[in-house]
Parts: sequence; C-alpha cells; structure tokens
Amino acid sequence: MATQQTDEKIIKAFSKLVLKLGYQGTTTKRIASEAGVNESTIFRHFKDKHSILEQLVNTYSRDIEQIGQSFEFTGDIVQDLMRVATIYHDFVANHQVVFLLGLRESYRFPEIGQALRQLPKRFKNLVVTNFNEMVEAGEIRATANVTEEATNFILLNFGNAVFTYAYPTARLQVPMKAFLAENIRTFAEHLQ
Amino acid sequence: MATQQTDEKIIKAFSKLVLKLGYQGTTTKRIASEAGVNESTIFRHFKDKHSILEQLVNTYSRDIEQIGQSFEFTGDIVQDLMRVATIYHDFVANHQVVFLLGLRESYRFPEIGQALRQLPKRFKNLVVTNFNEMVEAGEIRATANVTEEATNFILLNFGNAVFTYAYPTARLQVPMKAFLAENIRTFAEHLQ
Amino acid sequence: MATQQTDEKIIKAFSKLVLKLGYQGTTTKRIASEAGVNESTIFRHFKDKHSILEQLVNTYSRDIEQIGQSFEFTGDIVQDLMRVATIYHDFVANHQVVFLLGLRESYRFPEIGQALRQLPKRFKNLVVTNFNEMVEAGEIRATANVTEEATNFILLNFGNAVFTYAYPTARLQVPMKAFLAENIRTFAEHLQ
Amino acid sequence: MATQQTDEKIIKAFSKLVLKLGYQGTTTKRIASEAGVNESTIFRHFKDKHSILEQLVNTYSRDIEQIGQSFEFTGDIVQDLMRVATIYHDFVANHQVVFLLGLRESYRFPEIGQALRQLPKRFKNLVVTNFNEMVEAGEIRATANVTEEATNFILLNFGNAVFTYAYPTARLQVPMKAFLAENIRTFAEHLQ
DNA sequence: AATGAATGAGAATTCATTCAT
DNA sequence: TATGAATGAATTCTCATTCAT
Repeated sequence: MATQQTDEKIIKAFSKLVLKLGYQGTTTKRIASEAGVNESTIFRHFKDKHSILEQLVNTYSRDIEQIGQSFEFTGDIVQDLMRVATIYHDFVANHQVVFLLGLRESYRFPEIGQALRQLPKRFKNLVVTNFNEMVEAGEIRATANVTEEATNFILLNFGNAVFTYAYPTARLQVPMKAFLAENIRTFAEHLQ
Repeated sequence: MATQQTDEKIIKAFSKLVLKLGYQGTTTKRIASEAGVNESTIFRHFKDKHSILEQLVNTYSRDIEQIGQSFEFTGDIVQDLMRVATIYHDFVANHQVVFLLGLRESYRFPEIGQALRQLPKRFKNLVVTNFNEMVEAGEIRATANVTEEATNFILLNFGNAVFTYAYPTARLQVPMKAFLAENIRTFAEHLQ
Repeated sequence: MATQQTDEKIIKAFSKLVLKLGYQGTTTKRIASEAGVNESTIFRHFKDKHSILEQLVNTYSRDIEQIGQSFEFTGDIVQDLMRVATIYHDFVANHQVVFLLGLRESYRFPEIGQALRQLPKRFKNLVVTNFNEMVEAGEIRATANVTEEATNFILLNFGNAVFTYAYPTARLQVPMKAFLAENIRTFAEHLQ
Repeated sequence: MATQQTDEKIIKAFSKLVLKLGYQGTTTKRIASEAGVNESTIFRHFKDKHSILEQLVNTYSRDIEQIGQSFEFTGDIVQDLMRVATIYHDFVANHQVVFLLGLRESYRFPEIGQALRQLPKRFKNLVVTNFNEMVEAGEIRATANVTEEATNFILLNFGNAVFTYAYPTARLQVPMKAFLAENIRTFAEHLQ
C-alpha cells in the first residue's frame, strides 16, 4: 500500500474521531481501527500522536496564506461582506478539526492557538482594507468607525462559527445559509 | 472539618486547575494536592470526578435564572445594550470554568452544552423584548429586523467572550472595557 | 500493608530478577508478579522503574562510606591483606545487584558507574595506607613499589569478583574461600 | 552488491553500536541505518538479530585457537610475562565487542559465556606451562605455587581489561601501556 | 469523616520480524 | 537480492476509583 494512502487514511481517521471524541479520546488504538491499519503503523507514518495534529495545523497554516488572494471588491458593501463571510465560513468548514482543536486544546498545544489566531487577523485586515476603500468611495458613511466595525464583523462571524461547530447538536437556530444571507446583510446595511 | 468546607475546597481546586489544565489534565491527584485533602476524600464528597463538574454546572444553571431579573430598560438603546453586554460578560467572568468546559468538553458531556445554551437564549430574549418595546416607542427604526439584530448582538458578545477566555494569551487586542464602551456602542448606534 | 514492606518487596523482587534477567529483562510486570503486588503499585512506591535501581545505588553508596571504618592493621601483611580482601568480597557479595548492574549497564546509567568506581578507589587507599605503614615498620621491603602493588591487589580482587559474579555458572574453578586463603596469601607473601 | 560486503557492513555496524549502546540498545533499525541498508535486509543475511552476535562469537572462538601458537619462551620471566600480557590485551582489544557482550549479556546468551571462558583457560595453560619450565630451569623459585601464581596473573590481567573496557570513561588511572610495562613487571619480579 | 494503600483498565510507543514486490 | 510497508507482542506508565482502617 502506498505510503501516502496510509498517511491519508490515518489523518482522515484522526480527523473524524477528533470531532466526536476530542484529542485525548482519539486514542491511537481507535485511530488504527478506524483507519484499518495496525496501531504500530501509525508510528511509522507519524513520529507520535501529536504529529498527526501538527500536520493538520501545518496544512491549516498553509491554506490561510491562500485566503482572499483572488478576492476583488465589487464596491457593493452588502455583496462584499457576504462574500467575505462566506469565504470565512467555508474555510472554517474545511478546517473544522483544527478550528475545534484550537478551541478545545490550545491551552495544551500553544502552536494551535498561534496558527488559529492568524485567521481572524487575516480577515480583519481584509475587511479593514475593504472598508477604507469604501469610505473613500463614499459608499460607507465617513463617520463610521472602521476598526470597530471590522472587529465587530469578525467577532460576529467567529461567534457564529463557534456556535455552529462547538455545539453542533443545538445551534442557535440560525442555519449557516440564513446567517450569511440575513444576519450579515443586516450588519452590512448599517454601514451604508 | 465540616463537610461543606471540604466540598468547597475541592470545587475551588478543581476550578482553578481546569482553567490551566483542562478537564483531563485536572487529575484527581492534582485536585487533592491543590485542595490539601487526600485523593480518596474527593470520592467521599463526589460520586466521581464528573460530579464535581456537574455541581458547577448546576450552580451555573441556577445562576442563569437570576439573570436580568431586576433589569430595567432605560429606553436609551446605547445605555441599555451596554448594560446588557456588561451583565453578560460579568456572568461569563464569574462562570469562566463552566463557560470554558462548555466550549471544550460539551462534545463529551452533553449536559454542559445544554446548560450553556440557556445563556444566549436568555439574553436573546432579554434583548428581543427590549428591542420590541423600543420599536414601539419609536426609539428604534421600525424597519429594523429585531430578531436578526438580537442574534447579531448575542453572537458578537459570545464571540468576544470566547476570544477572551479561550485564547487568553493573545486576545484580539480589544480589552473587555474598550469592547463594552466602544464596540457595543457602535453596534447600538446603528439601531437608532 | 505498611508502605515499607511493599517497598522492600519490590526492591527484593527487582534484585532477584535483575540477577537472572538483567535490567531490561526485569519488566515491571515481572517485578509486580514476583513481589505479589499490582503493577501500578510499583509506581506509587517508585517514581519510575529506574528509581528502584537508584535506590539500590544509593544504599550502595551509603554503605561504601562505612567500609573499613573500624579496620585496624595488625602489622601482619598476610593477615591484613586477607582481611581487606574478605571485606571487599563480602561487600560485593552483599551488593551483587549493583555490582553486576554496574558491569552491565553503566554505559546506560552513568550514575552507577560513578558509584561503582568509589569501591576500588576506597580499597586502594586502604591498601596503600597499610602498605606505607608497613614499609616504615620494615615489614615490607623498602624497595617495593607501593602504588603498583596496591593496584595489582585491587585488580586481582576485582578480576576475581567479576569472574565470580558475571559468569556464575562456570567460575574459574577458584572458590572464593580458596581464593582468599591461598591466592591472596601468595600475593601477600611476595611483599615480605 | 556482493553478499559478503553487506554481511560485513551489518557486522561492522552492529559492533560499533553495541559498544556505545549495548545489545538491546542496538536496535535493528539503528543497525540498518548505520550500515546503510534496509532494515529488512538484515534478516536476509542473518536469521535474526541474535545471529549477528553469534557470528561474532564464532569468529572469537576461532581466533582463540590461534592464540599463542607461535609463542616462544625466552626464559626471561619478566619479558615472557609482559609478552603474554600484551598478547592477552591485544586479543581483548581486537575482540572488544564480544568481550563486553560476554560481560554484559552472558546471563542471557550462555553461548557467549562459554566462548569467553576459553580465553582465561587458554592463557592460564600458557602461563602454567611457562612457569613449570622455568621452575625446572631454576629461573623461578622452586617454592613458588605455580597454579596460584598463574591464576593471579590471569585475574590481574582480566581485572585490568574489565576496568578498561567496561568503564571506559574513568579507568583506574592506569593506562594500558603503563600497566603492561610496570604492573606486570612488578608481578613478574616477585617470581624470580 | 478522612486517610493511605492498592488496583485494573487502558494509553502511547518500541521493536524484532514478516510479507509483497 | 534488496526494499518499503506493515504487523503483533510487549513495555512503561497514568488515572480514576475502591478498600481497609
């Protein structure tokens, strides 16, 4: 069996289990059985259990760099913020494991916390840049406090993401689509 | 030594340790040494380790009922929202342990998740009620989408709380006081 | 069961097994079953497996200090050397485990090597002192090379001890009693 | 690659590692990496890990037969014993690995012990023969106890060898050259 | 009511060895 | 012949919990 396939099987099993069982609950024995490999095989592919997580975090960090590369402002604040929020939530959805581990385990593994903090930073920059351009273009009221609005925007999205993924069983009755379509719109309209 | 004192010592030790070390990191051995009691004494006071957490959650649930009992709207939206936000953050600050455990461990202990979800619900109700009254009184634009604004308000505060307590080392550079004074004000002003 | 009893049972079991099976062969599982305690009990009495060995080494080091405290030279070289040799071999016999572990494992646990090297040093000093006094008293030829003779004496005894304990099944056909009675006598007489 | 080359590479790697790390510390993984071959290749060349050691022991046993074949007594006791001692120490130096493994692991692998015991036997014979001839020739005092002197000579050299190789970091401050030149001379002179 | 001692069920990891190519 | 991948058995150690006093 090709090495990479096994790598992937292990990572997949790890990811799946971590969501259900947390990091500690995801024992190497369970990973092995979920991945359909021998327990010791895990250690031929990863130095130790923690390295599996590390690899996920690395992927996360690499992916962060790509975010918003091709983003282009349309000048329509509602459209733009909805797209930024969508990108944000797609990213989180694609990196649920790291996102959740960051929430749950960053006190144990500082590297995760560090990686995670890049995300809001990056998005805030994106939003602030957007806002400033729009203020100049007169599309946002000149009186708007750009920094605070940007922070609020990030916190709003972050709060929603945490709610969605940390309490998956009973979300605050705002499905993600509705959140993006309505709550973000509501927020955006205030700026016009 | 009176039973209750020992109970409290154990709960205190547990709470202190959980913040630093998480639930699993908070071993009964460490609880005992932090509380200054024998490890087996813990099991005379609590059925098992999980029951310590349960008791904290019960206190949390009881305290939630008290929230906003005596809250009175002034009719000034900025003032009111700032007060609601303050109450929210004070509550979270006083129940950090449960708040964090909810974030980290609710996937393992559904009861925590359940208890925690009461908080935003309750606050949302408080805010919605407030908003509706204000809309009637003409202090909030009639066109405002009350439910969404309330949700946004809650998510914003929740997001900030998570940031503050889950990543204590590197918060998004918004100290709580500033957040309450400025970010909430900014949010509130949009509604006028 | 009193703590010390269990301590001793573990140490005894460890010692017995190490002689047969070496350090690595002496697994905690085997120690437990030999000592009649649960495997995890070992770790409540000793920080880790290595600490059991450490304790033996400490005892060894402490005992070394006592050696020869009450030794008094009779002035008869044959008698004196036979007594020194007897003390040496009794000491080794009473500390077989550490002696053997030193031989076998000192490359892994430098502390053992360090402790072990005290023994020949100490004995050499004892012998050199003895010799010098005797040279002055005219009981040893003035031409004798005291240091070299002392070294030879130590190496001779050390060699015999290693042979006896490292290859217990087939000693060089010199039983310890005979060695002390005859070989040491032979050595001693050369000095007169 | 010729089979023998690989054989040798593995033996070489094994020998080098065993000196530093002992038998158990010399894992097949490390042997492979030191030898520059794949781990599983080892098992195509040797039935199992133990067989590598076996082969070394066989070489040792074969080499023992050669010892002293061409040795000729000069009749000068000092010269002769110094030469015997030199041959002994050269042999040990050339077979350090087996010598050390014998010291450390003979309790596990009796064959090593068996092989090792040949060495002192053989040398003792050599010395006894020598001594007897000299006694006849009047070069050694007729009163000398030949067997005991021979045993002492062997144990002295053995003791020195163990000290040198088992505690390489802190030998009893007698460098091998000095030992051969002076200690052996001292010993020899007593026989004249 | 509190303690000290002991326990059993795992947990992560290592290692010699085998198997398929 | 040599390799890369996989394995199973074993090892040290941890932890919540129970038992006897």
